[in-house]
Amino acid sequence: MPVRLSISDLERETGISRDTLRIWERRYGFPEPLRNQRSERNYSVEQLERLRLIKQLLGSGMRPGKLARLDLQQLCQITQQQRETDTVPRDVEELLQILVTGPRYGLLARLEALLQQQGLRDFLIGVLAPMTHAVGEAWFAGRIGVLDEHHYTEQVRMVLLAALRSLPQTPGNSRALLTTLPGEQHGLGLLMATCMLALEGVEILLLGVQTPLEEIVRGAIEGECRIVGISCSEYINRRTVAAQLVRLRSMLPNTVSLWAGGRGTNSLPKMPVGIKLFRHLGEIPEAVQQK
Amino acid sequence: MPVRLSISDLERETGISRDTLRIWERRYGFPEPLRNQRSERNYSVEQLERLRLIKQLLGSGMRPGKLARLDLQQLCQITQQQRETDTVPRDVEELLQILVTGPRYGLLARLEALLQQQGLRDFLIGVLAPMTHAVGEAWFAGRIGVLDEHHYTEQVRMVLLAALRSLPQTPGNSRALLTTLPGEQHGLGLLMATCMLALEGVEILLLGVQTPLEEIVRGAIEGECRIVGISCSEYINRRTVAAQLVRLRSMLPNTVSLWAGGRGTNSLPKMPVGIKLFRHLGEIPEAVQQK
DNA sequence: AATTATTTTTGTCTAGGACAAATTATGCCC
DNA sequence: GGGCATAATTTGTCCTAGACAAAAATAATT
Repeated sequence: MPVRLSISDLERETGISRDTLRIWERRYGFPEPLRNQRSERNYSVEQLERLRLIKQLLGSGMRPGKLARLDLQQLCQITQQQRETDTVPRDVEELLQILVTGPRYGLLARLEALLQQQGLRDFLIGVLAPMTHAVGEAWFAGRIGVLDEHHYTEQVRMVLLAALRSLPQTPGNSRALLTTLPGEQHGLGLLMATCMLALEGVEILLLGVQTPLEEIVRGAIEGECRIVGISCSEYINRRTVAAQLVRLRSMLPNTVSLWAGGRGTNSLPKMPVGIKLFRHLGEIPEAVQQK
Repeated sequence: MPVRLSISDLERETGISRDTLRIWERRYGFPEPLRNQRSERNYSVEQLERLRLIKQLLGSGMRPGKLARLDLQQLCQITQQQRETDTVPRDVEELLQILVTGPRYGLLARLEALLQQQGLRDFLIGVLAPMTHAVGEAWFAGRIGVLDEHHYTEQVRMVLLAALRSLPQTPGNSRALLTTLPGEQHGLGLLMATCMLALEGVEILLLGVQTPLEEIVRGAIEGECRIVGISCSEYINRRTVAAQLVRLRSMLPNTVSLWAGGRGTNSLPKMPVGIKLFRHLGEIPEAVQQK
């Protein structure tokens, strides 16, 4: 019995809203689903795959009108062309291998070994950042499951929180509040940014994911933070991110700097002054020095 | 300038779909938004608050048709009735005080002191479990904000993950996979249960929150886990929890035990055999011994 | 080559209808 | 009064099809 997916399933799996799915069908003829007795849309797994690829390519600036007309093969081809451009470090290659083939308990050990060997800073920039991106991609492409992604996330969290605790806290320095925007569930980028800031001696108020804007403002004021840091993954709508950042900026006092980073901030529309975007973890130390 | 929210904002903030929001408006007259020039819905923060309360009460079996007709005051009243007046330990009292009045950085220190003093087991049962519940309630009652709750969560996470790592891992023992059901975002109960199991020498495969059922099954089989542990907070619909647990049971091999705990499992409808419910963290060691 | 204006593309919002699944109310028998 | 089948109501999700502004691409102008 072939698996069939409802429009909600597709929305959840691809992150493309049902409104958008319906209008793509109307305009481009894809994805054109079967209908059940109730004349509700009924998608195939192949259509899901195609949409996943399309979603990914959308992120790098291609237009849906073009992409919807391509078949699976053509989409794979373009995707591979894109992938060839970014080289995956050897360490990442190896970690991905462990993640896929197991043993499950080997991952933590390997992560810690790499951390010991390279030091926190290089570990973050050279291993975790590319690895986290690779894991996200592999999940999206269906090469690994949610299970593997969750496992990776937990192991990294364990390693980073341990590292964070072992860093000396030097009160008196400037303070930073760190969180993600409402709707953003991914917390690894946040944790990485937190470590980078902590390495620079910044005192951290870490809030986890999805803090309402009003509460971010309250936290920054009450905690006398000079920096508010927002982490944005690539899996969230750019426009939403932009709008929320602008709104947050307008709510924060001028004495507080607003910093945003992560792949979700890469191809962001023009940002007003007062919002500093980071394209790379490596830019953080410099920014802290300048303050 | 008063803050106004679009229907997408409301969907994101409350977790109630736009379709549902629109049809509630049509049927019950709430939430009735203003309109902008484009005749798009425009909600107030007060309406958001009301919807948040409604969403919570829906979880404990009340009907939207009734709730939508109540105003903010009445909703608060019902909420308070739901809450039983249980005695709060002195340590919890003190921690709550720190959480409310600050200093923010005092919380971690106090938590660690209590852990040192009482040992992990008593700390979990006597401090963290009641404290976590108290924090949830305080948030619900509006006595503390999301900010404070997030801060508490992160500090506890830090303490517990550190404690977890320092426990001796004894391979060869039975293994347990731990996670929450899709839709359940609260991970502290999960972490506490994890610690309890680790204290008994059980090898842990910790997956974080919201793992799809199929992936839980895959993880249990691939990882050769004899126990699958599910943590359910009180803030999720009981019926959904029950249905998902039953489905998960039917998907798991008979050799795997299914354990579920947390306040969300307390007043659960009749459960079939093969699902063990835990009303208290303290029951975990015993259950492990019996296996 | 750099701006500016125009056209096309795209996503989100709207309205109101339909229908099955879940829940509650009703009638009936023991 | 309690248990149980049946009818009525409640509720969420899906449907179509149209509208429109913001973003992006293209053309025209300086």
